Order: sequence, then C-alpha cells, then structure tokens
Amino acid sequence: MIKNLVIVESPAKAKTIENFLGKDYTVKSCFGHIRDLPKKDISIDIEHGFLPKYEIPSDKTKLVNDLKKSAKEAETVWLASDEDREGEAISWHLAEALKLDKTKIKRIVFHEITKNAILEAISHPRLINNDLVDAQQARRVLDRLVGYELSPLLWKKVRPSLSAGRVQSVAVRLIVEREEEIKNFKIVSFFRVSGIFSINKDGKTYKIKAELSARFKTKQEAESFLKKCVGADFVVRDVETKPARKSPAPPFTTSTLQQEASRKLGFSVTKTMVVAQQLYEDGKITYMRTDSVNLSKMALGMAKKEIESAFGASYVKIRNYITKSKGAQEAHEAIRPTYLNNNSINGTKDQERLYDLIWKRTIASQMSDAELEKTNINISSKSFSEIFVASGEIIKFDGFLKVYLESSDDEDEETQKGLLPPIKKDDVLDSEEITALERNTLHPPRYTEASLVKKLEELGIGRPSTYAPTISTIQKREYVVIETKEGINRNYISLILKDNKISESIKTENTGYEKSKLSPTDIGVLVTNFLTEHFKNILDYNFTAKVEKEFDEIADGKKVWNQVIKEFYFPFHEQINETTKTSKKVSGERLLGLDPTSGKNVYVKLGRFGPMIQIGENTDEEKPKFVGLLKGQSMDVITLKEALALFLFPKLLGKYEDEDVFIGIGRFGPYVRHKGGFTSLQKTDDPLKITLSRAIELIVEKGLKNEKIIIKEFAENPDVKVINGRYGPYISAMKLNYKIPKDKKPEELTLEDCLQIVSQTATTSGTKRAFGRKKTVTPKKTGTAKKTVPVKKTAVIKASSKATKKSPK
DNA sequence: CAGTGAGCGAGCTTCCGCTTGACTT
Repeated sequence: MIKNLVIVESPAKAKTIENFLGKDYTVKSCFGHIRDLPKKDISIDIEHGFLPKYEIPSDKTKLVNDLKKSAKEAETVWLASDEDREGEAISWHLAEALKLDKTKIKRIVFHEITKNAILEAISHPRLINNDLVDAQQARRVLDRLVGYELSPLLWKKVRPSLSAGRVQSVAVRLIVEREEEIKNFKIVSFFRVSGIFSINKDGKTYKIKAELSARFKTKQEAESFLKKCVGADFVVRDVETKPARKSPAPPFTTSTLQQEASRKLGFSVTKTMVVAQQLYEDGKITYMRTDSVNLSKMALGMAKKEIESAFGASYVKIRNYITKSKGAQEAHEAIRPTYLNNNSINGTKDQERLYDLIWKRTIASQMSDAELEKTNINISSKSFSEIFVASGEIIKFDGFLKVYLESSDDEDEETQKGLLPPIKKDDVLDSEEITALERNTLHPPRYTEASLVKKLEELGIGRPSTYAPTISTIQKREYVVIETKEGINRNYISLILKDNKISESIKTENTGYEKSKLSPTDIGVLVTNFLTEHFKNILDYNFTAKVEKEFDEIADGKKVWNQVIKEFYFPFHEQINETTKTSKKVSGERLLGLDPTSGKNVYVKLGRFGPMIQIGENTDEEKPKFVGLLKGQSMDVITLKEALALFLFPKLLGKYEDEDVFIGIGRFGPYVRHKGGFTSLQKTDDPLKITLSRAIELIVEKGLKNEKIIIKEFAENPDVKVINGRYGPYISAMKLNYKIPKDKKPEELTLEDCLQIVSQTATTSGTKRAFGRKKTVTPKKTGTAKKTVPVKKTAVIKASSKATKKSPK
C-alpha cells in the first residue's frame, strides 16, 4: 500500500529524493512528457479552438499504466515536476492521463535537491497553474503548426523529407548568413610596425618590445616611416600605470558548459551532454540541463569551506549571479559538483576531465577578484609624430585565477604581456630592430557547434535540452556540415630596419585554417533563401522572442492561448497557400556553358537526390545525361570544366588479377568496382586523381575486413555462424540472430554451444528474444498505418528486397 | 548499398521540449 506517491521527471532525482522522505513516500519518475501530439499528422483541431489531440506514445503506455496503478492506491499524489512551463504541463498531463482525483493532487516544486528544500516544498503544496499549462500548450501547438505546414511545403517545392521549424530554420540561417558574409568579405592588407628597443641601466641591458600606434595602408607608407626611423632618437615620453580587476565567470549552465568543454577539452556538444549525464546519474554533479547560474545555499557554504581550507579566507568571495539570458526559466540549479569537497573523481578520462572543469568553474565563481596592474610605456621621437607603445600587465593578487580562467572564442593573435623593465619617463632608448609586417584583415569566423549554441541562447532560441539535438538535426537534414577548412599559404611582405639598413623579403604564412566549423550545404542555402523570401516573419531572429512574450502573457493570465494562436495561424496559413500557388520549384539551376562534344547546355541544379550536373534539356527527345556532384563540390562555385570531368566516370583504371578495375560515382559517392564487387573510396581519396595501386589497396583492404566478419563457421551446419557485427559478436542461425551470453567467449563457441543458445532463446519468452532485421509489413487495407514488426521465429517470412529498403544507419 | 534525376501516383517524410534506455548487425 502506497501512502504518498511523489512523481518527478528524472529517475536519478527520484532515487535521491526517496532517501530524504522516508518510508511513507514512494517516489517514481515519469521520464519527462508522457503525452504528446501524434507524429503522423498535425493532430490539432483548427476549427475548434486549436484543440490538441494528445496521445500516450506506445513506448510510454507501460510506464503510464504503472503510474496509474500506484496513483490509485495512494492517498496523496504529489506532482513534483520542474517549476517551468514544460514542468507544469507535465503535471497537468499526469493529472489527466492518470485520471487523478482532484482532491488527491498536490503540486509541489523545488529548485535544488536537498532535504530542506524537499521538506519545505512538501509543506507548501499548491494547485496546478492552468495559465502556465496554457502557455505550454500554445508553445507546443505553435511549433507543430509551423513545423508541419512548412515542412510539406519544402517537400513540394524543394525536395522530399526536408524539414523546417521555429528553431532549426533560424539556426541554419545563422550559418548561411555567416557564410555569405565570408564570401563577400574583402580582405584588406595593411602594415603593422613593431620595434625592439634597449636601454642600459645599473650595468644591465633591458630589452622592450613596443608596437606602433598607427598602421600603414601601403608598402610605400611603411617604408617611408622606416626611413624616418633611421638614426632617430627614441625617448620614453611617459609611463602610465593603472590598477585593474578581473572577476570570475558565473557557474555553468548547459550552454556555457558546452562552450567551455568545446574550447578547453575539444568535446562536441553531444559528447559533453553524454558525459555530463553519466556524471549526473552517478550522483557526481547536479542536473546538466539548466539555464540557471544560481547555486544553493548549501553549495555556497561548501564552496566557502573548500576555498578557505585550500587557499585561505582572503580568496573567498561569495557571489550571487543573475541570469542574463533571454527566456531563462531557472527550474534547476547551475551545473555544479554535488559535493564540492571532492575536487576530483574516479571515472573514465572524459568524466574526470569534465568533472575537473565543473569543479574549477564552480569554485572559481565564489573566489575573489584578481587584482592586476596594467602599464603602458609610450615611446616617441622627434623624427615622427606616431608613438610606440609597450604594454605590460602584472598580477598583484591572483584570486580566482588560481583555479580557473574562462577561454574566449577570439582567435586574434595575443600580444605577450608580462612584467616590463624598470623604465622611467625621459629615458633614452636605442632601437635594435624595427619591422613592418604586411597583415591581412580576417573574415568573421565560421560557427563551431558551441559558438552556435551561444548565439542561439543569446537570441533566446531553443532550450538546454534541445541545443545538442538541434545541431544534430540540421546536419541530418544535410543543411550544414562540420568541416575542417585547411588554410591557404599566402605570401606577405616583411620590411626590417636593422643597423640603419632596410631589407625587404617575402615570407609565407598559412592563413584561414578553421577546425570543425559549420558551413552550409547547397540545400541549406536554397532552403534558407526560399524560407526567408516567403516566410520572413518566421525566419526573423526575433520571432521566438516575440512569441515568448505572448506566452508569458498567457502565463500571466492576460491573454487566452488559442486566441494568440488564432492571430498567428490564419495569416501564416495564408502565406502557405500563397506560396504553394505562386512559387516555382526551387532547383538553384545555373547554366554552366556548352558541352563541346554534344553542343548541348550544361546545367548544375538540385535534383531529387542532391546537387547534380545535367547535359541537355528535360524536353529533349533524347534523355539528358546526369551525374551527381562529389563531396566538397558546391553548386555555387563549380565550373564547366569540373562538371564535364564528372562525366568521364565510370573510368577504367587498369587490371588487377586479370579483371578490370573501374572508378565510378554512385548513390553513395565514389567507388571502386572490381569483379562485380564495390568498395567505397576513403574521404581522402580524390576520384579524379586516384591511381591503380591505391585502388588495389582499397580492394585488398575490403577483402581483409570481410574475412574478419565471420568469427566461426561450422562445416556440419552451414546455417550457423558466429559473426562480428557492428555492435559486437552475435550468432546467426537459420537467418535469425542471437545474443551471446556475457560469460561465453565468441571465438570458443562450439556448434553445440550455439545450438543451445538458440534453443534457450527460443523457449524463453519475455525478456530474451531472438532479434532480426525489422521488416515492414504492408497492411492489407489502405488507410491504416504501417507497422514495423520483428520477424517471428516460427513464421517463414521471405525477405523481399523492397521491404528492407530502409537500411539502418 | 552502388549507373537514380522526366512523369505517373501511392505512400512516406516533418515540429519543439521533457526524459532515458532499448535496439541495431
């Protein structure tokens, strides 16, 4: 018998809370939302006040039934989902789906998982806030309407299976526009002058590096300046010293954790979240999806104690940080170690490194400012009006810098700063060397995953739980790719004045190298241009901020949710209708020139399967010739020559083992064909330049790999094999696959062992079942949804090639 | 897995935000 049932969102949280509450309370988790709009269609009754048709997804029915049973037994059901819009809606859905008796419900909230906070919450229950629930419904319905009306339009006008939405389309737009800026960026070169000066004092020689305050546009100007420096006097005009302070960064939120883990550890945003989830489930850190910079009183107390004992009381400064980000809902604490006295943990390397980062950031956030002293030495001359400046910085008190300094995205070359020599006003300096180097202005940097998250957060677009998935989605849709751009070698002029002589030389530098940056694909550009042309309002960077304001008004009871949706929807739907009618299909078609052999037009355009080259017209009697673009080629810049080169495939390279070796370009990119077998080229292989010996290498490699796939075969029974699959070894018997028990070594299995495993799996119903490739079964009647069912062992189902066209990947 | 791209038409694709395992060959 359950007296009190407490429902929280996360199972890890449930476990912790149960310990605080004692045996009169049973704590269960609902694993986030338990109901949603079905995926198959729009599921909103537009005519009747935009009534959403919710359903419990199939993978949640078991869970909901279990909760329903417990709730029935319980005297009181405590709905303890998070205190934000989504959390309130989760409580409401629970009340509805579990058919809870209103008198049994108590809604409670807490922002930190401490005994006091929980007990405090229990003593102050409230009712479900229906205004807040309505605000969530408005959010949900708006996103569904936008997503499910824009996407089908793209299927018609651009390409099937594409998608658009309030968040993802703006994310892609940011990347497309940045690329456009880079394309239009005009590189300007200039000359930067710096000098090395020296002085003898008290028997010692001091050297000092200073940079000229002015820059020169041309070589002539730089050269004439250097000429003025020949034999010039250099005097210290003044020495400015001023104190400065640096404050620590606030504790981590999801977004700042992703940024710092990317800059300091090189993690992708997904990797950061996976590792953080592991730490959370181990009880090592607090919840990792949060937009709050707040720390609990208990955490502040622990931080104070920890800093005092490690560094002394002068290093402590307890601070209250205030969230600056737009639309923050602050249902949780900042991300911090659960126990701040653990300055390290035992775990995987990644876990240890991420924990270390979180620990340092949290501790530093409660430490004193660093105190600095900045010094500028200005050096002038009678021979010219410009000034050389040497800057130095010394740390008077390190404060938080003892443990942590936030990294920055800026890639500017940092000037070396440190202690300057003891130089005073009116000191006379000798010039050792003065150089003028040609520099170039840099285009704005492409986004990294993490800097895109930062930008989205600034715009108030997306939530902590969606940053990583959004970045995955726009890559899955092939709107953007993550690439490392190799820099280009560029020559630059160097002028050096030394021993009263000016020498000129040409040097080379590598510039423009960018690692793992986001850039748009042809499809990304076309879709973004299409959407910004016809749906300027949705693609507007402030669209989310605007609707969020309305959601807030709904939450405050000042507006009615479906009225807000109505005002948005009808004009939007009209835009959809209008565009459907008037807009042509988008193909990005561009005429490249004439094909010299046939005299026909050569076009580049977006086809059903991606960018392609077409020779001839669709209307021609003879079918046009087609070929897909290679990876790395873009519709935007491809030339006629490059396009025509693609039609040389499949190309005969030579012979290997008496059989022809061909290079071709297929559905999955460039390949080698030999003896009827296909092998994909590696990313680094250029199909236009590949040699026969490299192709043979690939064929041999593939052969070796295939040998390794089969671990064991049995002559007595060819139907049974032990195979090394993508997800580890398994047994294949009579076309069905079986897991190998953990205590058995795959390479030592005998035929008898295998058959025993097969028979045991077959007879044990429930948990252990044979698994096989999922087949899609077409229902007899139209109108019913397609179902995916695993192949049953008893039924003899022949695999038809059509049914397996969905390859898993 | 491997040479598609017109057009016919059925059937399918798609959103954002909460949460974790289950599952893949």
